[in-house]
Amino acid sequence: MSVGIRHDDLRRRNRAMVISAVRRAGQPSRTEIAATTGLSHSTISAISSDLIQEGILAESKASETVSMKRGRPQVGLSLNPQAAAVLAVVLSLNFLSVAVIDYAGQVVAEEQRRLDTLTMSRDALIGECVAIVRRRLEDPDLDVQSVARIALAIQGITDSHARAMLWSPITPQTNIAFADILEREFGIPAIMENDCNMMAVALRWRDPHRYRDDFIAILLSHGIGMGLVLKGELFTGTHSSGGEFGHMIHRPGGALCRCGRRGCVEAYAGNYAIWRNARQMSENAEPVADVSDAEMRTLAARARETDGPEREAYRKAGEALGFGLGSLFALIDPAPVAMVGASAAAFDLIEPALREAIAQTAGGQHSGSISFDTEPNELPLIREGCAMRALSFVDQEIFAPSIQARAGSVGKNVA
Amino acid sequence: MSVGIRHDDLRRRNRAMVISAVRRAGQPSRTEIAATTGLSHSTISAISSDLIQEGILAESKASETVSMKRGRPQVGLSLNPQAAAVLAVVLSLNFLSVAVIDYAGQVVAEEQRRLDTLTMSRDALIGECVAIVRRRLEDPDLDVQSVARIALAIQGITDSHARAMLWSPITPQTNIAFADILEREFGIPAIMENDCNMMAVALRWRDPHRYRDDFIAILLSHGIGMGLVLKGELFTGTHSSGGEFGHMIHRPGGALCRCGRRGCVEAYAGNYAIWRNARQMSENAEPVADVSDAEMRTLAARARETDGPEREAYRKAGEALGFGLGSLFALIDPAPVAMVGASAAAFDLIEPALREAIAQTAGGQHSGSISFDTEPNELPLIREGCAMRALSFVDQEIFAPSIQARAGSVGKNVA
DNA sequence: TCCTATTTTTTCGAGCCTCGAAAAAATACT
DNA sequence: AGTATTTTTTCGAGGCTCGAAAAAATAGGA
Repeated sequence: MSVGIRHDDLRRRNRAMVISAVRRAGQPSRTEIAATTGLSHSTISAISSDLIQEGILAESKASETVSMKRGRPQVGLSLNPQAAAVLAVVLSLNFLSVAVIDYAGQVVAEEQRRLDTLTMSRDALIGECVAIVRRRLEDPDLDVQSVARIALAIQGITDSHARAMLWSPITPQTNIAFADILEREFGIPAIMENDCNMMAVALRWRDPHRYRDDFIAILLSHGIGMGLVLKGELFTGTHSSGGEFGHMIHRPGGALCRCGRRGCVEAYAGNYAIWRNARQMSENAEPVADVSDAEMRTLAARARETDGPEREAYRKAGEALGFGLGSLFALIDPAPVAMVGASAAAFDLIEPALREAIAQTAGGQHSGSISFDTEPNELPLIREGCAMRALSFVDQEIFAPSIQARAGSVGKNVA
Repeated sequence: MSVGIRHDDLRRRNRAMVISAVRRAGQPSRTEIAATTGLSHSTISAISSDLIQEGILAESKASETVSMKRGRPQVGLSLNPQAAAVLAVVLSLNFLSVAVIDYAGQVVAEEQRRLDTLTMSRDALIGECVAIVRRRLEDPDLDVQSVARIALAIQGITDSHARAMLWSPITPQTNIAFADILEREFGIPAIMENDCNMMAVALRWRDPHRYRDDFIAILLSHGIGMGLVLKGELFTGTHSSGGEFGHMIHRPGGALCRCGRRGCVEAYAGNYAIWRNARQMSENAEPVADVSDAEMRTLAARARETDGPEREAYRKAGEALGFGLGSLFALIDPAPVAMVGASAAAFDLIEPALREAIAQTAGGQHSGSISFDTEPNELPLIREGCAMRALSFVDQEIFAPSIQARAGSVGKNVA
């Protein structure tokens, strides 16, 4: 079960702590690190001196901000961009993108590609992913030695070990062990992550003030996804990648959902559901495979114009999301929410009914104080989350390795 | 934020680890502890020698089990019952109980008392609690010096710091800071816990095999409560004591709930709801204050006898619980469930509809494999949970104190 | 009964790690 | 140029865990 702390672990953990303090703060001085970690100046001095010698950190003179103070000026520590690199691969509907990110978190190269994911064969899909990664790795500008990790995000359900996609709405294929495939192909540790979880990770890095310990990222897209952070940690359910907010039951026996069941939140709030309601089709009508963003924008525009079926469709979406959030809040208490994805641009149409619904639930007691952010563009968020997740792995598993891990088994993912 | 590991913490943590290994295993030998903690024999030897000298642990010769082995026989280590004592106070509807528990977890004294909690004044309620604790502390058989912690459990909502009851169905009073009151009165650190959470804690100790890392304890009583353990830790929401499963929305705008809202799970599955449906009253009828266990037994008996409104009432309860669990499972993935409380004795009437409902949800995909345990008697569970929680505090905060804590502020609760 | 094999527990020195205090370094102010 | 101030490094002390070896305690066999 719980394991004691060995003496070697001590240095390891404190190294990891220093690295993560630098990653969070950007250019902290040794004194600042000592303050945030609670360790003594001597310890920080020793550890950072090691890390600099190993090329993981670098001193960056220009602290510039407070150089008006008396005394010896602080020396900023920063991540050495060349210490390592990671690849962030995002596979979404009809779209594949890869980015090379340096150790400091800057994108140094990227490539994007349109594919027809819904009709591609299994081998073609895998082949495209492998090929795009290979092209980046073969880039002569890139020091391949330094690529330490590949993180791949996909919409859908992943297994609990972050190895495989189990099911995804973007392809009829199931059970593709992308992480294992890439790892075997390139000999670089890889992980497979759920896109909404990566959105949540990214939000935490982007705005740690607002998205600190507990918050919710909801993807409003063809389907409804969620990334949930509780107590500062990504919550991924106990078996799968969890957090299937879109498939909480809104109305038992209600509208037909893409998953084949009835009454899920998604069956009212997913793009296909809004589209179906806007056209006044039956709730039992088979969900369509895809609705273009342009078409959704047209629906939203018409909903804003006249009080017709389009507006009612958005109202129903808001109601479903509101009751779903209300039930969620009953379990975890209210937390900040980020609405991400194309339909977040129509949040003005969704919000009134959402707030009205949430106010009728136990979790929504203080529904006025619950705040919603919107971010229509999910792709950069997902990529950013992938990158940070991969970099965290490098921070902890490679640059602050335990004794056993130093022997080095590829593919242990604990990040 | 995250704090580095100071050198002093090392011993502290490993001490705590040894104590907790002994509490879990009962009578482990030093060798067994070394194996489970991963620490070296020398370290375990040093730490346990300290703990024995301090009177926290004791050697208990009779290992008896494997004395047929060659070699030096193992010496079992056990908790010294006299090392400390804790008080577990359980306040429930019309009932107040207190138990004194020794450090090894055995009940050494107890007292129970009937009160009319629904009509008592605030002062009377507080007075009774203080008085019953005082009587136990004044027991001449008890070494008062050794009482290290009081844990008080109550049905209802507690604040996130485990200090106060915010709201409870057993009394019209609100916002009673029981923990602070007892702490001030007796100078002993106290905590205030939610009853369902304590049930979950107790289940984990009772059957660690079944209730390990993720499981759900549901209290089927006048209201519906839940204790949720995720990743081996009690999940208590972000603000309040969380986990208001009973107030997830089952049917938007549906039956009137005791909380004043509509369509909560409890409004279909709480005793008052079953009673209301069994009498074929309107779903809008005001919930009654209390239904006796005897009356519920009569309802259940009649439901088993004939297919009338009683059976239908239990069916509706099962349906509500099933859809609620389904939504919960969509978020956290399926986990073992324990049904606790008087109505768990009628689980045979609830289960069919529950399973049917859960099978219609995303979380219930493998609904056949979800297993339910029943435990009609919640009181012993709650008390046991209180005791273990208080003892864990003693283990960690008193017998493995950090340097700062050794200066000793009363009332920091981290257990 | 005594000796040997076996297993558990303790002892002891080595090696790290963190800490506090003091020294050194680097700047602003006068 | 000297002083005050702040940051960073240095250095010895004290603790902790570890591995190896010794000590302790038993069962089995001659």
